[in-house]
Amino acid sequence: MAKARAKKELNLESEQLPAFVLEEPRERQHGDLATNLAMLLTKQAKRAPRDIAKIILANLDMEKTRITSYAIAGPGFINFRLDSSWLQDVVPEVLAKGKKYGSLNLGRGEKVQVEFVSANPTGLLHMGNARGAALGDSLAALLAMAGYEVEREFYINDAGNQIYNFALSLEARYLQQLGHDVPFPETGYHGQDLIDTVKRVIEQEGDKYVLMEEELRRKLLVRYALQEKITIIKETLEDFGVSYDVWFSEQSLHESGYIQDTLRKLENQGYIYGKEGALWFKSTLFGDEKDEVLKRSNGVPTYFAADIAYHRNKYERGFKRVINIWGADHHGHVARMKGAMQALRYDPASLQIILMQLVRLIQDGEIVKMSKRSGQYITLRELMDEVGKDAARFFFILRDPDSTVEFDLDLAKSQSADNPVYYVQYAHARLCSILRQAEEQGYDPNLTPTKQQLTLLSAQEEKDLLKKLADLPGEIALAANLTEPHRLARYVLDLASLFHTFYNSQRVLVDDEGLRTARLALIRATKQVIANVLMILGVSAPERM
RNA sequence: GCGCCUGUAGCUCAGUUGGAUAGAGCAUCUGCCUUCUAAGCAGGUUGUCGGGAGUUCGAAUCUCUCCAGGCGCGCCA
Repeated sequence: MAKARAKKELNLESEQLPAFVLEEPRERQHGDLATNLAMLLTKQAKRAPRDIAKIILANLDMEKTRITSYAIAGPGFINFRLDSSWLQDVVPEVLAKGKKYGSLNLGRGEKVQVEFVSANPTGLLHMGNARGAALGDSLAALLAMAGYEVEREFYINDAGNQIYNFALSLEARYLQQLGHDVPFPETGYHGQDLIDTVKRVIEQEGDKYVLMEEELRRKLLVRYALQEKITIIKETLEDFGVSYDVWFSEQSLHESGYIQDTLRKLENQGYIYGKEGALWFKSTLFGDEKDEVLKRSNGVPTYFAADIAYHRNKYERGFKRVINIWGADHHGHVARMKGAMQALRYDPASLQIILMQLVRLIQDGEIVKMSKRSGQYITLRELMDEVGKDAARFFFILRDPDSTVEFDLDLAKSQSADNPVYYVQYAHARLCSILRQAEEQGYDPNLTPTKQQLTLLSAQEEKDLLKKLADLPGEIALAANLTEPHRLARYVLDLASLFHTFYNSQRVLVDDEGLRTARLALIRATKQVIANVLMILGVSAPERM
């Protein structure tokens, strides 16, 4: 009715209203809800947006709504203020749901796999891996919170050329340690760690590999070294707060014939051809710049072939959605990987690859080239020792994966006290402290406030805080849909800020019983929400600082 | 050369998919601890949103172009 009248007055012919939005304005002072409808109608109505807004408002029936006031503002926004009593309902809701507050059924239990880090097992984890670990783990936790059934997986690249080089390096070190004058391979791994490893081999097995046939000798040395390396990687990640559901071996794909089988499948579909003695995948059909070798002329499958088989295997394990976190240096691999999935009749859109820009290391004002072979890099372990797990994780999570991170360890050390993670943790500790204080003063902090008492939470600082608490489910939904966990880091910083503001302007432990009970409940709810978000981010929520 | 990413305050970075006066932290200046944790709060200062053009009522956001930086373009992984 109102719509029709307004339409007439504006001389609109079209039945269809433009796609306007009704949303919370960025600036709180503008009101609780705002719409851009009037500005969108300028073209159709051929009138100034503010005039249109007037007509819309004159025809709007606001009886029986929660709109308490409205205004036309700026270029033609219509702002509404709502009766805010509903905000207070968030407190009992948070307290009732506890750890589950913020969890959604967005994913409807769909199986999702997040594969991340998957670092070469020939060395230690470095800064780039740290970024991947922080991002992947919190993304997985975020998706789980949003209602997906999430599995974390680490793909172990324990096959291929690099392992061959690794084997040659180990072999040379082993023989050298036993006094044999053998040259070290040119493309070998120079780190001291390999020498230490072969020393342990010698301690346990002596020199019995010397006379062994070289292929077997290399195989045994590699097996020993890999097992050692992977154990270290696992422990390091555990200490970083990351634990995987599955550790998947590339070598197993070679041994089981799964790669061969996958190649045959591609061949049957007509996506493979032979050239110069090698087998090629027609990746140009899928937008790639050039075709890719799957099997070398020496008969050995490439890393790409193994990776196709690996991803096929993911789908065969029942994942509806597969997310990979790769370093930006693997960018060229994306199109052909998706193409290969399409060739195997999987929906390429269900394979999501998050490219993470590299972490550049700065030392003494200069960029340090990181390389495993040269043995020059800062490890995840060192990072944790220097700045701690929480600060390290928050540092990475706070940043968009698309931005290159410059990391200056000296700066990180000196500034670790300034890491915003402490701002959030401090808020949590402060909240805990208030609850402790309440008990010490003989109050029960766990009293359930009545609806009447909750209406006492009416100060501006309280409303802002309540609003933020109520935002969590929406934030989770948005962050999960966009697969952007860094949004939650921003959210929890905002929340901590609102709490600190509240804390400095309002007292919790007041004499008035009703107000005190309501505020204590607000404190508990705030504490819960901060803890829930920090849980997703893999950051601890300390009770004291 | 081609492809992808980035360029926002002195520094490190956000910016909810095109909205209102572009925001945080660090740095800096001024206030606030006899009351729940000052690792905090309140306020001040700081901007050609890399440059230019276009689309739009409206652009940091979309399009084009130029500039600068990063990464990739192997029968490596």
